[in-house]
Amino acid sequence: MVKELDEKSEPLPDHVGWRLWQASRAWQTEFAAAMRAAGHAWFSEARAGLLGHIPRNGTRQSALIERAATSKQAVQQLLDGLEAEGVLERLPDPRDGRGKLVRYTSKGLDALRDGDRIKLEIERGYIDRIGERRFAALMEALRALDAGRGDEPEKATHSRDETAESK
Amino acid sequence: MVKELDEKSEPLPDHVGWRLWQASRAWQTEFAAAMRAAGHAWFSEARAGLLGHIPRNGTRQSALIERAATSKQAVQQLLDGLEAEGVLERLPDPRDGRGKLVRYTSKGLDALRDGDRIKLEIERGYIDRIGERRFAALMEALRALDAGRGDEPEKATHSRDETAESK
DNA sequence: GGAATATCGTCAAGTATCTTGACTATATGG
DNA sequence: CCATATAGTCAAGATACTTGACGATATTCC
Repeated sequence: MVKELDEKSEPLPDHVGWRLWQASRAWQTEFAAAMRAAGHAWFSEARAGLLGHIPRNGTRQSALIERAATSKQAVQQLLDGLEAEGVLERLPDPRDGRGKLVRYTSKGLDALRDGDRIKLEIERGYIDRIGERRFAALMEALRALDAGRGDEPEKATHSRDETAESK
Repeated sequence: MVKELDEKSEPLPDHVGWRLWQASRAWQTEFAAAMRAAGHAWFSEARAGLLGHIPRNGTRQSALIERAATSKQAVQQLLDGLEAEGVLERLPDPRDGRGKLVRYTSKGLDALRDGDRIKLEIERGYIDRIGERRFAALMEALRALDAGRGDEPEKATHSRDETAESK
């Protein structure tokens, strides 16, 4: 068999960006597989990214667009798909004739519940793998990183209040 | 302007998957913007993901397919694009009439160099933001997470040796 | 009140990425 | 030689996202 030349000599990346990307993809793959296995065949990563910005009590489509870091057209297309799947529904905003309110259907809420459960299972697996201490350090670093983004210092409120759920 | 109703009440996600996703996207966005600003207009996240699997001395296309977690067709299409951009080139494998060798052009190597520089700059920014201690903890946790995947426990080698570079 | 302007959402077309399936060419093992 | 496996390609379709143009309602200013 071939042997010489480039058999070894392949130092794969080991910087923050790469590690974050790999870890993120691994999580998403695991989560999506579990969601589909739980019967939510409509689930996809892009859709999950959007749903993460929709609180359980719904939101206005325009507010959603502000939070998701994409164009309004991208958001709309994802919403179209989710609405067609029966996960969400759009209602006219009674206070603004132009606006629409987005909210979950019972099917959507079911999916959120399953998602919460799966999320906790994956998290437990992570803790088993690397230990509670490291896991806590990971979360703390990620939160600190996020808190220190664009907007001012805002050193407060990175407390770990009861915001433990949502999805 | 509108005011009451759902102005607050939106606890955004705060679990590992979400945090990893957000952090990963933030990094990629920052990196891609810097790469384009540095004159590498052909740069994209998908392409970066593939390039990360191509060592500086090149590789065989088949070996690349094994490492990247996608289909050979997806890899090929990305390679087609990168070759068309002049970043990579494909040569016939002298030891296997079926195979092709993939390697960087000088343009590609230039991009790698810029990428290394930008990567370090971003990392420095992160350290400024959250401190060296937290940053080190973040990297250690991410490495441990990766080490403890599919393959056995393998509790060794999560040392933080000098593998600080590559790309 | 009414026109200018801004905001909310939609429609339509194009690009990038990734998937599946079918196919050619070369290698390998009997 | 023949059967099978491997390396790569070709083609078609799905998903996610982008840009540009547009209609409808709100808001602002006169």
